[in-house]
Amino acid sequence: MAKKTITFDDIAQYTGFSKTTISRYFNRPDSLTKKNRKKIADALVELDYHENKVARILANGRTEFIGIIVPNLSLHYYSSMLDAILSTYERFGYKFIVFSGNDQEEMERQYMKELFAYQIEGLIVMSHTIPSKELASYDIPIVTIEREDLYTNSVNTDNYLGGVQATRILYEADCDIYIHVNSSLSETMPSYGRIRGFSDTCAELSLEHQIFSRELGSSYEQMEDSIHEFFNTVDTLYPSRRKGIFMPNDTYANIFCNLLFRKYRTFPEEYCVVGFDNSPVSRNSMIPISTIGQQIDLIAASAVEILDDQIKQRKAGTADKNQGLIHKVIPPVPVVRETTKKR
Amino acid sequence: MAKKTITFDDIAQYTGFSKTTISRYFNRPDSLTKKNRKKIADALVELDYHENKVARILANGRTEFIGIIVPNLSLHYYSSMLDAILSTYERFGYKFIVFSGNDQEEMERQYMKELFAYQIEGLIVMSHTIPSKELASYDIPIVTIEREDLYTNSVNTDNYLGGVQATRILYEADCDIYIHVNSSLSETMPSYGRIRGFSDTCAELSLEHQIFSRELGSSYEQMEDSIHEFFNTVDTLYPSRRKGIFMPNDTYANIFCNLLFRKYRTFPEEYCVVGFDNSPVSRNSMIPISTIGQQIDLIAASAVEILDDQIKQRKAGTADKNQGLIHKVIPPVPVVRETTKKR
DNA sequence: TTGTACGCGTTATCAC
DNA sequence: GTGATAACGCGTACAA
Repeated sequence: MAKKTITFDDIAQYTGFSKTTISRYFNRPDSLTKKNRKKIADALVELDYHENKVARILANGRTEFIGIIVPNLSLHYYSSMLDAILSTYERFGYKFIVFSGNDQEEMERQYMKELFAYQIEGLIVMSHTIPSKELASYDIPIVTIEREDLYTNSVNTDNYLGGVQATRILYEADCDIYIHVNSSLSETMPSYGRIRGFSDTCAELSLEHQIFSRELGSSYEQMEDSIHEFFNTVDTLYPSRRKGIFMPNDTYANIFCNLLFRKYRTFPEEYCVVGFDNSPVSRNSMIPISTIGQQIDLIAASAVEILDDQIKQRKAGTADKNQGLIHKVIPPVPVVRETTKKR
Repeated sequence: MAKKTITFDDIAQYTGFSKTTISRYFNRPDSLTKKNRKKIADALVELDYHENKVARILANGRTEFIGIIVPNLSLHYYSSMLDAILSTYERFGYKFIVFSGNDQEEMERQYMKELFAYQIEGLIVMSHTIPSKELASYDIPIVTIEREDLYTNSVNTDNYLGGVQATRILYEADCDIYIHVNSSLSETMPSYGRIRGFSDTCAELSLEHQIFSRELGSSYEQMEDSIHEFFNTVDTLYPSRRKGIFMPNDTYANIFCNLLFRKYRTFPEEYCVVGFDNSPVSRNSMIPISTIGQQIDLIAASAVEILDDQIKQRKAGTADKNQGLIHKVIPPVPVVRETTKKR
């Protein structure tokens, strides 16, 4: 009934060649005569052959798998990054086995075990739960993206520059006082750099500024509440002064802008707002929000490129175990919209 | 130097058992004595053994791979669906190889070829490019989600019910005229049902209603333009009547609401708006938008469950080739927010 | 240019 | 309860 799977043996029999020749047809076609190639090509169609890469893996060790662990896909940042990573298939040919972590550390270890069992050649980690030191202990090329990366290769946005850019956008709009809110980040988090970028730039330009450090919460309701409180504070603290607000991301910026609207029925001259990420919410907002965009495609491509290099080095036996870590940094891109108009 | 990989052979040597016993340790542990199990367990730790599922695949044929093809991950609907599918790992144990299609038909065929080469056991297709008839021609369990599904198993939202629910929300808010815009959908698209749900409900309740059918574009700018034009039409066509607007999705609904604000500086009594998808934009909007939510988790779980059933049937040889297609339908959930207040 | 023979790491089938 | 042996499908020295 169900014809058994067609293998090289079948093709060999059918064409009169040996298995080896069939194998070579796929791997080094030029080592066959054009005529014989045609003969085999015909046989493939005739027998309806489908290649089996699993067998190839067992024979030559190369899976062309890269594992990916993301924290979740509900945040646009992660899903667009994943999209960009998947798109590198056309350039590098790697196939991606994807897991979504959801902050469960033990579960993520289980994911890693599965990935290793399938002989992945490299791993991209975007989730934050497993320390980079532990990641580094696995004997496999790893790149982390926008997370603690003390012991791993990484690709990150130049967050410091992002902070600088955000501050400069506000500066161009000529505010009286400059304000940044953020949750109290660990200094090992790449995004910590934004805070430094902000305060350094303010200092450099001699701008009156203030940093509000407070937990902003994780659920949308919590975020709304904390931003609301922040808004009330700022609004009463600096009346009739033009306030330049640098929010930690676009979602917060949007909530803030909504509060402005509710109170003032328009986007008031007294405020300028800059977000971060250039996510859809920043341009879906009633007044499109100025923001700092990350170069997602570039980050993704760099991550896979680093892995690809290391994978090739391993294959060639050139793996300088002690060559030091790669920490690639990608500049962000300012996106000026309506919330930072000159006065 | 680099210790070669530890295999069953090594463990067998180390423990004095045979390869077979080691294999059984993993697959039918109860067939060993407790003492011997312990002995092997210790050896595994001692030798730092890591399982190799690729070899297992070659031997028993089960990859536990499911392939996924999404059109993109920038739309929240797709990324949250993917997230939900990945989360079924805990329940079913399947690993997912993911491709993002980007509407390139030939590229998607290439993806499918790769997936088959890796011996996937099932396939979930969310992209729209390849006709279901072609999909069905591949000899593998397939489930499609929210796309043309004439020849494949599928899981879809009950779009008709969604249309009914949206209309009823507007009806509860007591509008004078009911309006639905949509691009001219093919009747084979599941979402076509929403249009029917809308008009049937209007007819049933004897509501004055109108359907605007026009291309809404794919880029955000195009969308803005076409919604703007639609807004102008509606706003001038039915002055001083309370208009109940059912938009095809939340992004459109948000654009529409923004236009309302710009013109009226508030959300006017003259309008009610319902979106579709319950995506973040619907609650990030200045006035949280009423919408129809799809049960993403349920859809995802159902899709994997159907695949799992069919995969098991195949393994058991119970595959009734002609048992007919499964078209599972999941009811949506109305989410009433601020844009459909009673007057 | 082509073929032979063996290895990759596991599971399945029998036997004991 | 355990072991020997043959698959699984392909790659690759080495030989011809």
